[in-house]
Amino acid sequence: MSVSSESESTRDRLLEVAGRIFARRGFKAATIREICEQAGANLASVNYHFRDKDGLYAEVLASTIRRALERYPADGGVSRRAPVTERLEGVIRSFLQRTLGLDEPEWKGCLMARELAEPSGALPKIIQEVARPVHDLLLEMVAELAPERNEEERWLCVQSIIAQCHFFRHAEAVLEVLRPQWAELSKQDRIERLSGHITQFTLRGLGGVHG
Amino acid sequence: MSVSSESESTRDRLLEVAGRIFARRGFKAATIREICEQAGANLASVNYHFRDKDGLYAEVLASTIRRALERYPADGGVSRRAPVTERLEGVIRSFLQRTLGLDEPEWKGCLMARELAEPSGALPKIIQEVARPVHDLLLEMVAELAPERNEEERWLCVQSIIAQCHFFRHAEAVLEVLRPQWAELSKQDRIERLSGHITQFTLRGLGGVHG
DNA sequence: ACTTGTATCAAACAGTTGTATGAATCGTCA
DNA sequence: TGACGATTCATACAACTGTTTGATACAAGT
Repeated sequence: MSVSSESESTRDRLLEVAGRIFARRGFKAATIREICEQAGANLASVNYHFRDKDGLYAEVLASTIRRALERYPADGGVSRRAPVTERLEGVIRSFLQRTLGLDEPEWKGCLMARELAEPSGALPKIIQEVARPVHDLLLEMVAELAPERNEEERWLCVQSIIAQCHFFRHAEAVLEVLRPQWAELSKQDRIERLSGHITQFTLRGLGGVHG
Repeated sequence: MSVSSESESTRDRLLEVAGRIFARRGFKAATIREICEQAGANLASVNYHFRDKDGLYAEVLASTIRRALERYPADGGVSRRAPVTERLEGVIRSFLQRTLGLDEPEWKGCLMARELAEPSGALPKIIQEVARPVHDLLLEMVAELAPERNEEERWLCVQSIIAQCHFFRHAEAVLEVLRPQWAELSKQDRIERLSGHITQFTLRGLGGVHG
């Protein structure tokens, strides 16, 4: 009944289900029994396919990163020769797509957020493959938009951008209470409004646009 | 050896130690045995003083909120009649003090961050007592600073402020890797630079200050 | 038909978990 | 002193955890 698709291999079903459950419960509270049950697989299948629980988690994280980045690349698919404001919005929009999820199952961003709060040894991999590229891209853009500031100030500005992108995933539960109207919007709408707002707020914050 | 202070009551030591451990490991992964051991208390003492593990967690959260708010009130102790820029910086600085911790044990903000990602039934209490007041305060200030924007835009700006304040606690582990120099600063210094930066970035972002 | 490698299965294992119990200890006040 | 309530203690228990095992099924190749 809870088997997602008969045609997928046991291994794939385990990855899919495990991702959802790790995201919902956290690593420790997620149990292999529940994962196998929902995947319609035998209890021993996790150990067979992924050695142990840690192996499963690592593989879930790795495949999630891989697929998220190939669908929404760090630069948002915007050309390097486009105006900096467009490139900035590209990075922001792509970031939001990855964290808030659009057509990807929505637990993926949640997995990342959880990993940040509760590092599991897989954190260096995430930093290397996701955080670092985004960080460096933004640093270039900020240098272009606010060349008069010193290095630390520019770095702080980059953090302000990333902070805004992260927040709406991170505090979803609170936002629903404080502003119910927001939860009623479609994901598409939310991402659209957010990337617009964050880009504008940031451009003003950097002092490049008045308005 | 790991007993914090002999003069405190068992109940208080349990609260203190439990806070640290819940923050570090999360609710599920934290064990009563480890808590009692570090508190120099008997295994049964949690059940005696707090009924069960949930009772302990709820009490930890409640007392943490209470003490954090009485030391760092939502308005940062700035007079209601002070200029809005000063009031804004007050809210931001106080927020950072609560999350990044100054003289309070540093796990307290971490507890909150964890609660946001992994609500435990205690979330409504946090919203009611912490998030809501800060949210409303900021909403007033933004309305004052950017009266020309519509209600949703102002709300988004409030979220941008809160996002920046939260982020530096939330992504501590990543920041340490991406910018080791930052980790070398004292807490005092970090909070000082952050509240300055966030206030400036926000004031520009709101379009109230140019340059 | 026989072998081989892959995959699945039910069952059991040892370790850890939160909680309960009843005896022992302490402090306080009559 | 003696009694009583509050607290601490060692110990036990049942439930749940990740992992292992050995049997079994299946497909492909010879």
